[in-house]
Amino acid sequence: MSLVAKSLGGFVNLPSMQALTLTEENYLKSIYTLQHRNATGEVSVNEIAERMQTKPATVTDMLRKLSEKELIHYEKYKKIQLSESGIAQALQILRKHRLWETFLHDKLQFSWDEVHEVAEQLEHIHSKKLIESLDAFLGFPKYDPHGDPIPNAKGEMPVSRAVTLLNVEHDINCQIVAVKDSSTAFLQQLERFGLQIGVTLQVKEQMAYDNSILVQTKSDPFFLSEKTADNILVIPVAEL
Amino acid sequence: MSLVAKSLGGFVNLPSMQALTLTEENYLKSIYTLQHRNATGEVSVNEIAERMQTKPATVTDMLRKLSEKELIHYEKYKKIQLSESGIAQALQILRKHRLWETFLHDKLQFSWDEVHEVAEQLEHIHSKKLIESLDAFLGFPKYDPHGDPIPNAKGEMPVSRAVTLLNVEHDINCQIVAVKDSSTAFLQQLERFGLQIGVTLQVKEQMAYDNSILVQTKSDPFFLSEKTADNILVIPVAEL
DNA sequence: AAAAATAATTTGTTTTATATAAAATTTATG
DNA sequence: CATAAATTTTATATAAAACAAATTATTTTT
Repeated sequence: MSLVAKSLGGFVNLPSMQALTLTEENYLKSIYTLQHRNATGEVSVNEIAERMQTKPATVTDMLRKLSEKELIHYEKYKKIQLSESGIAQALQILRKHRLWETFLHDKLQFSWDEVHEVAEQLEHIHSKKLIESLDAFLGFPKYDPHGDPIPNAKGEMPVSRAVTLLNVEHDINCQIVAVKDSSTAFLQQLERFGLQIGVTLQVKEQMAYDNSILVQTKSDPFFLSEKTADNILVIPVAEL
Repeated sequence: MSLVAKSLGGFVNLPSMQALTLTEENYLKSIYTLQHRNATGEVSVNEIAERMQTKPATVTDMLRKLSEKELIHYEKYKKIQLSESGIAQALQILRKHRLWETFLHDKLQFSWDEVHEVAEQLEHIHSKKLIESLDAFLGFPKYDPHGDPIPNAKGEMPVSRAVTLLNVEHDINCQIVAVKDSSTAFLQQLERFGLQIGVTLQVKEQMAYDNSILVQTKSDPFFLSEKTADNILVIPVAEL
């Protein structure tokens, strides 16, 4: 039975909150991600199970725990949402993950596709002072090496007006600012195309048959599959 | 039942070695430290139990596990020593701990007495590339902010010819290079005396009654207790 | 609206890591 | 050598995470 005072106005983000286990933190991260990918803003048990590489029964059990800690809104057989403090926690973890990725890339010369794995470990280090100092040391970066926005200390996420290569207007200059997929396989494929954060390009046309797109960079034009194009985020820029 | 091939010439420091748990790593670190503090180079179950804040029965159980992994030389009821691969592991953990302390102090402006706690977490991050890059980023430091030597990538420890303030010759210039005790209480007491790594001083005399010593720095002379003096390491230097 | 399919939960176990008290055993000491 | 001290064994305990099988709820199909 919790002795913690009832939250004020729904806010439970008290400093006295007990530390989460590594697995709990990973669940929050997964739910956050799925929630944002889903449009409805809600997540199912099966989705979580698949993402966490586990079975639904295990997920249900964890949801009960997260619910007891008031990190999610949960009713049996209903869809799941993060609570306000759950979102706050998830954003802190995301913040740590992306700051560490930035550190590894900017300071230790890790390549784009090497940062993720190590950041998965570093994101679970608990020290407020550490992460705020790291942020300052890095110059308060707004985006990580993948172009993903880094929540600030208050958990505010910089907005991005990025769109995928599938949705961007044709024949206008745009610059790659982020990728939706951070898997090694994807990042390495991008390297084969000479694509990375900061590269500018134009989408010339889209094939009606398979939705692949023709892309023009500094070098010769080439085709990207629908799947690949959908995972590349760009913003319009003035100059090529 | 282990399927790992028998070790060659006692060396089991294979790269394929399974990762240790956090607790196992902490045991190795403790045994390493006790072993070096003990002169005999051997460690007892009770000592370990006290240092790890646990009971002897728990220690015995862990020793069995560490022995199975060939990290210690262990026979029932006998004293304990790290094996060669145990030493190698301990040195790697010590290396990580001290490199992270250096990072926190040099790059993130953590004070002397703040670095230890966070480094205790960071030392358990597993990534060879991370630690070698960090080492390079820091300029391959030989000593951490407490003045303790940092093992290099091969596990070689820089030798230190430091002696404690109790043993140093009187009336010669010497410089503080390390402390034996890293507790917050001790470090904070040193601050009260204006003492830290790099400070130069002379030991003027030792009281026969309580072994306290009279110390001369740039400011007024003052007394240090035997206990405090024994935890401060210095090397002789040319200039005051 | 009933039947079938799908999704989620409960129940009963399992595993792993760590820890303990109490009893038994070995070693050390006076 | 008798006793004290140290260590080990035995028998449990707990917590976190996981899963299979059975059950229950919800959704979809007919």
